[in-house]
Amino acid sequence: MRGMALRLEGGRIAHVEQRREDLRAPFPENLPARLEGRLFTKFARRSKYILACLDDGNVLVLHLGMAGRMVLLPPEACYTAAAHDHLVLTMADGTRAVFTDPRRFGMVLLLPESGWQQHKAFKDLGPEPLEDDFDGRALAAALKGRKASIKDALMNQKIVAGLGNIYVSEALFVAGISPRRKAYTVTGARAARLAQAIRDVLAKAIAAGGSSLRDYRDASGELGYFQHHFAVYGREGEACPACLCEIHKTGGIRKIVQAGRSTYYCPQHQR
DNA sequence: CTCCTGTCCTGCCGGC
DNA sequence: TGCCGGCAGGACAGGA
Repeated sequence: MRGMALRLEGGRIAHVEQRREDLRAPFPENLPARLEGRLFTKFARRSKYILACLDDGNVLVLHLGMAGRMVLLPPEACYTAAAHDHLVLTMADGTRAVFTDPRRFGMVLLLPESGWQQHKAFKDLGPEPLEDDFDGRALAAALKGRKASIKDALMNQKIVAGLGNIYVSEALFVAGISPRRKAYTVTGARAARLAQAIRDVLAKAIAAGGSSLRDYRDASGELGYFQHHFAVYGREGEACPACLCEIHKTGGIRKIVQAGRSTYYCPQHQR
């Protein structure tokens, strides 16, 4: 994504094809007309949203949902829109940027650069784990008084921004904390470990280009990023990587459901 | 207010 | 072999 952003920065949008009316929500009114002729000035990220700043003072906001992708096609590539290609931006140099999302869980917004933070998608978001001020102290403060499980608390975007179901399981594993533990009991050194684990897991995920569903395949039939392997997620019954030889004692990685979502953890390693 | 459940959408997978 | 129910993800609404 970062490489893609660098290639688009400074580029001018020549033409926009919007191929349906909505995803989870309707596309912004007159989106193509409002994008055509605009320059991408810079790209940023907040939580799971991509922010593409334009030269007219607006920001194009993209959320890829779970199966969504942005695909960059060089000018010489021949292109025929596929079923789930919803937005096709043709740049002035002929490069195409295609927003494709088979499950239509994605989101596209067009907001003023001066006030995008006020939009409901952003106004209650908690801290960015990769910012300098995110540490064990800040995390413990956010968890104070929370009677829900630490798993549920980390899924709450008001407490920490940008974690989803997969990375919550992974971060709790790295920190050695049980997903069933009450959120308010995560304090002190334990909170510090968790904050660091969240940072590590997120940084690695971003470096790897994110994850995707195991069933996702791209246009050429290649498997998606799900080959990026997880320590516990999706590994019910397998040996815990932290207590390798103990599977006969522990039963390996366990799967439970919390707030309607699967959680994977090792009851031996995570307390 | 907090917590938790159901909904949206599609494609894959397992079971019959 | 083919069909179909169940499941997965993130955001959000609404109920307890």
